[in-house]
Amino acid sequence: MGLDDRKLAVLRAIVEDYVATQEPVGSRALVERHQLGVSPATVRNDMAVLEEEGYIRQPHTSAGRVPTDRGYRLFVDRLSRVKPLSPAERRAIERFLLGAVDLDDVVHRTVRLLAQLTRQVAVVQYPSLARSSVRHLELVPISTTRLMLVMIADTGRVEQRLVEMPGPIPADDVTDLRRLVNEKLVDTRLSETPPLVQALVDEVSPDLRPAMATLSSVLLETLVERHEERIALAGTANLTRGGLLDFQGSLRPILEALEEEVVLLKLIGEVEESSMRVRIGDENEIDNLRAASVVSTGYGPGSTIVGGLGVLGPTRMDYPGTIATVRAVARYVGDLLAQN
Amino acid sequence: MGLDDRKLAVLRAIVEDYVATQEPVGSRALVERHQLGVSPATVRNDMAVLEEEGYIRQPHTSAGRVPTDRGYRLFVDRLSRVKPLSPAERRAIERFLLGAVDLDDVVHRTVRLLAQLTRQVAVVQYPSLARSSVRHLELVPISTTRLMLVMIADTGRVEQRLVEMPGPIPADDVTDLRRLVNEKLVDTRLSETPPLVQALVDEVSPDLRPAMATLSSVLLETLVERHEERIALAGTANLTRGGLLDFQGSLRPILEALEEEVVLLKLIGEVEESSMRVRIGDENEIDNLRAASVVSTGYGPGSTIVGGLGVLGPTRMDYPGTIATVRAVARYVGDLLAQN
DNA sequence: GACTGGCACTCGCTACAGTCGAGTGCCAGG
DNA sequence: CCTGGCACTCGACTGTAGCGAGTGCCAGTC
Repeated sequence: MGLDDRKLAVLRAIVEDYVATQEPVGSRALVERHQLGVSPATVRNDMAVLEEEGYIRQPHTSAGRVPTDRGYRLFVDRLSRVKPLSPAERRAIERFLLGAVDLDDVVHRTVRLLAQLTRQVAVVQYPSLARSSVRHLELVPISTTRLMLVMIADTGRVEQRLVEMPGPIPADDVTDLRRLVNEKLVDTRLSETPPLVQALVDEVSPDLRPAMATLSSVLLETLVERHEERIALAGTANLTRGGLLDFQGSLRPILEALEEEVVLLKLIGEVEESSMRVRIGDENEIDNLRAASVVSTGYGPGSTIVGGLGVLGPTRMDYPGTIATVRAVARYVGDLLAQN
Repeated sequence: MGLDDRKLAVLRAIVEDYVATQEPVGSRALVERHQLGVSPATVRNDMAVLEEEGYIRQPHTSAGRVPTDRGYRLFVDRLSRVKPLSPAERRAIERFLLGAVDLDDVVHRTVRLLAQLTRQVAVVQYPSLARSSVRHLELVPISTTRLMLVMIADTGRVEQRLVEMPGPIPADDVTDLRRLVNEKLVDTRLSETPPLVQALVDEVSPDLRPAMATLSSVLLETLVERHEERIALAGTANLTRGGLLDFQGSLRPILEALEEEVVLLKLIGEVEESSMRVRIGDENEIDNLRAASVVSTGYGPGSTIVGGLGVLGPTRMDYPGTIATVRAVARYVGDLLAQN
């Protein structure tokens, strides 16, 4: 039952070799490539134990061993040190993110950078509105009965929505409405806003009430309930790396999952603390992703978290490298946000 | 050299059967499934001619025939009638697009709808800024030295950009700047704007000049030159339909192409009149897409065009059906935009 | 008791030969 | 000009055989 140090070393060697070569690794190859100091036969015995415990398995009777999800888990938890990034990588990150002018720009650059560095599919969540505060609300008249509502959040998020008013609305009224919503909502967290928004209707003079009613319902609906969350994606072409051996032959389920915002949010949006999260194969709740692994973390200015980011790839991935990259990128993005 | 009616009928039959079954079609099967009124031997002779002319080819010596890109082209140009949509489909389109509240919403719904109806990859370009006029420009103070510039276009497009001012800027100045840019730019086409924007600097009092200078350079850079164009994409999972037989075995180049905004724009953005455009296999300028076909068209309110939309699929696609769907969706979206 | 060398065994992979059949091209006759 | 017939091609499939990587087990050694 107990796994002594050598057995763990064997497991580590198997994972490393398999990740590098993509081929089942046998006992002979193992002793040749790693300084284990024992013979193949001994390694075979250790392998038998590791297999019995469910950390590795044989695709075919006469083939080498391949790590199982459980094996990768053990590897990640106990056998790997996070690789420090090379200075070149650090510089690449800085250079890439430095020119960003905009939240949009930051997110797009980040997601492409992540995809490029990890050579996997990258996902970046925009700063969540639920974790943002209102910085400013703007009302712009579009026609006599239409307003454009623009909300700017402290995280840099900007959301707009067309509002169809119940009747013509004079410029003075727009000014009043603008002043009022700003007075009441600026600096509040959007997640705590609903009661405040509902109360707005009672604050206005009777003739403005219908206008404020639609306005507040739009605010609630759009900014709190609906597409609240935004997501950027890049690097789907990386899924074809490893030529269909990964993902048990079909990209279908993966691509389908990546098209669903809800799924993506589940993947990287559920971050509470800034800790790194690694989900390997079967550990994924989403059925379509049972053949994939996800490495994700939260990011934000300083130690607060405003959103999540991460990458998705085959279970057979370079975990130490990926984890290091994801962590580093998240940190840089956080610093960038802190400057604003 | 001349292709008589029967030969054309044979070509049509080959295309239809191949599209339906995905398998090379032989002379026997052809006379059985289509009422051609002649024997297989005759069909074989016709096939020989069609092959000589480059409209069909044999994957292997002892296999049936498969249309070439040139064959599809002839089919599309002369042999197919556009299928009218079924009432059910029309209803689906209407239902799907009716609830849209927003340009963003319209575009997202449209792209998903297109992907779903055609079962292919759908691409929708947001209304091009170059084809839009300025409806309103808003300046929102974010901090003492930062403004958020929001531009609302007549097409519904909304763009925002953070502007870092050269120095602190008092509220009155913001008001002045706002009034001025609106005065000069509202109702002008953005494509014709650059000289106007440059002239702005000379219109202001000397103390506002530095502020206006950065503002106008940001306007130029962001709204005219840079990410000017936006694109929505859906249905990439549909690429895996037809199990790797389409796209000669590798999705790689396709997925890569779809990640490049520039490429997508080239695909669907180059629409002048509202005519339907069909590019088949080799006709595509983009090398990565030589194994695919693209059906695209312009859309916009009434007969003007503000952007493009279309789908991408295997050369072996149902052209009449796809063309009909793309056209219908474009028309509905145009109508929707006309209402605003 | 732990490790090792040796050995028999398993089984996927590749190569090769043989068969089958869909489909073709061609030709002679209607 | 069309058709039926016929010889031919060649890919797909099947079965067999040999190879070799890799294993599990066992007896022997330190």
